[in-house]
Amino acid sequence: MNQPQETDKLPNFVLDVVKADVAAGRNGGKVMTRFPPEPNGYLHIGHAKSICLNFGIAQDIPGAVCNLRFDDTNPSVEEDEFVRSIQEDVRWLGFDWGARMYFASDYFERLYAIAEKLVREGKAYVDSQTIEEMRAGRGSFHQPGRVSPYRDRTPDENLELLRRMRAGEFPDGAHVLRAKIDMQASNQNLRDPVMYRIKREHHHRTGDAWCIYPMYDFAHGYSDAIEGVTHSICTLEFENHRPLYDWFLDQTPEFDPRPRQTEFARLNLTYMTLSKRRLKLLVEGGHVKGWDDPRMPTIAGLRRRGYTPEAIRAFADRIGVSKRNSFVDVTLLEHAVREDLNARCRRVMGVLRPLRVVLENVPEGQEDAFDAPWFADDPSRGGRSLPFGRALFIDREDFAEVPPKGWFRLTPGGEVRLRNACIIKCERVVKDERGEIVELRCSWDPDSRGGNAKDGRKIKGTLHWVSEKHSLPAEVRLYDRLFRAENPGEEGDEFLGDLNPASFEVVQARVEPSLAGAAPGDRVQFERVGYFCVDPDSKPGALVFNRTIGLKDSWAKQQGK
RNA sequence: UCCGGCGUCGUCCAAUGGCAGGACAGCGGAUUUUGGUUCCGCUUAUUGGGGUUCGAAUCCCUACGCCGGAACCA
Repeated sequence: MNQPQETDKLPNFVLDVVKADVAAGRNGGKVMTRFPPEPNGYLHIGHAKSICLNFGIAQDIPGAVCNLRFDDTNPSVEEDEFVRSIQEDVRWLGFDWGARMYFASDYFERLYAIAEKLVREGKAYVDSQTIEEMRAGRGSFHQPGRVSPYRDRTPDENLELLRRMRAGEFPDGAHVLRAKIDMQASNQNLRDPVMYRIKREHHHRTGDAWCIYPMYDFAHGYSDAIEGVTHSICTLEFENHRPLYDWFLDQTPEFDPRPRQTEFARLNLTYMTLSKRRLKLLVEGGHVKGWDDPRMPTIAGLRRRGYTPEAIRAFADRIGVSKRNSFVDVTLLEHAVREDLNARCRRVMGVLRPLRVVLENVPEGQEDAFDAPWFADDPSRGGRSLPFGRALFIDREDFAEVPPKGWFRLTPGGEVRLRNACIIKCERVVKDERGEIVELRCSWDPDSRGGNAKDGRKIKGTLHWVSEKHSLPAEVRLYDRLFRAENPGEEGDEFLGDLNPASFEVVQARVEPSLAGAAPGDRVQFERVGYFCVDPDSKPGALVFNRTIGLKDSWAKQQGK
């Protein structure tokens, strides 16, 4: 996984910035990046873009490294379960942070010491206004802010108050520590931002050791600096925070290297939502079965769905990195996974909606078998034997009593080839009293063993099939896009109204016996149908498959027009 | 309306003053015992206006459009 160039990676401006810094000899040529998730949810495909960027730079630049740092400065929303899942997901994606797993909370003591230093130097003060007063005092886009009546407290006074804040002498919200910058600044982030707030919450790592917690803007840059990060890469919404990031670091010239922030555009994908808040709503509202529901854009969901790390990395490499707000077409992701699965998945047969076929010219009890390769275009990769007999199953979709124009599957009186087996002809359609087709009576051509007719007649259609007697029952979960709208919730906040009611369907399928030992995580192609992955719910004798992605289907496309 | 950012095929990304190119999508064709794969071909773009230059997607001015910003969130 340490191959830097496993796909054609696009050039990107962030890598260019890093390379230029190396060339200029900044930081002595040292490069350190970091992936800094807040452990308040599961990682999704958008995070994968950031992970591939940050860890990718570390792989592309000799000697560079990338840290994993949990940005856990807000105990009200952060949990250990997320810390665990984030590690699992980054590792699964194929990246390694070595021994460099850190927590912002590891730095609480040092951050606090920096805060005291700023107080002593008169660069920070304790404000005792209410939230409302502070908000009003901060002004607006058009109005400059007003200074707080507490802004002129002496360093000694501030230091004492800060220490008492830490000691727990004040109720939540009674005071905050603010940086003393510029209430007139046109960038509102510079209007005396809050550095610490009082918050009596149990922290997932520090427990009840603290009742004051640092804010992002104060904590993040210093966490970078403490670790020796050189390039702090984040998304566009932090662009307005960069002057503040720099201001804090300017107050502490002792840090070397001094990290610099570079922003890039976060990922948006059609027919998906990548908002943490919305993903949480989907999980908590029961609209999906959990963070790892195969319809979720989470790494855990994609993994369970059957996506491979290679496919996700190839996708990340191909969408590139820029500062433009973009909406990537989900077909690009789907293409990446098909491309990878096409190369690696054995071809097997599974009948999703079984229709019984009886071959009347095969004697009862007679069995036969056909050899079939795992990969038709490369028989050296091995194969298996397919049992065959009088009763078979084909897919209901592959028979039409009244075929549409262009149909070359089975019809009454018509012939098709059974994949890797022989040619059959439909002699008769058996229906129940309601007129539903229950069975097809067919005959096979004994001179077509292997699939080609001895007399040379051409057979256009080839169907997948399984033997009734030897096939295995399997639950197959058919997943489709979670949303039917290209941009869910585009109008207002009604994204739940755009849920695709057909995003999940379960069918009782029959699969070929070679799948008896299939284990969770195994991936196969059901020929003519799609790529499937064995679900963790699967057990021997009770197989469960998830549809990762269907095969491209030009017949369906043609019918849709 | 203030601050910051961004405008290149339908979508995403290149081209860093010198022939606007790739991928996906779409369309057409060839091959095919998967209506899959593979292969070949085609369509389509520099937001508008001015300027600098032998030459501008690229530099300058201007207009317009889109995104982000007024948590004791990150």
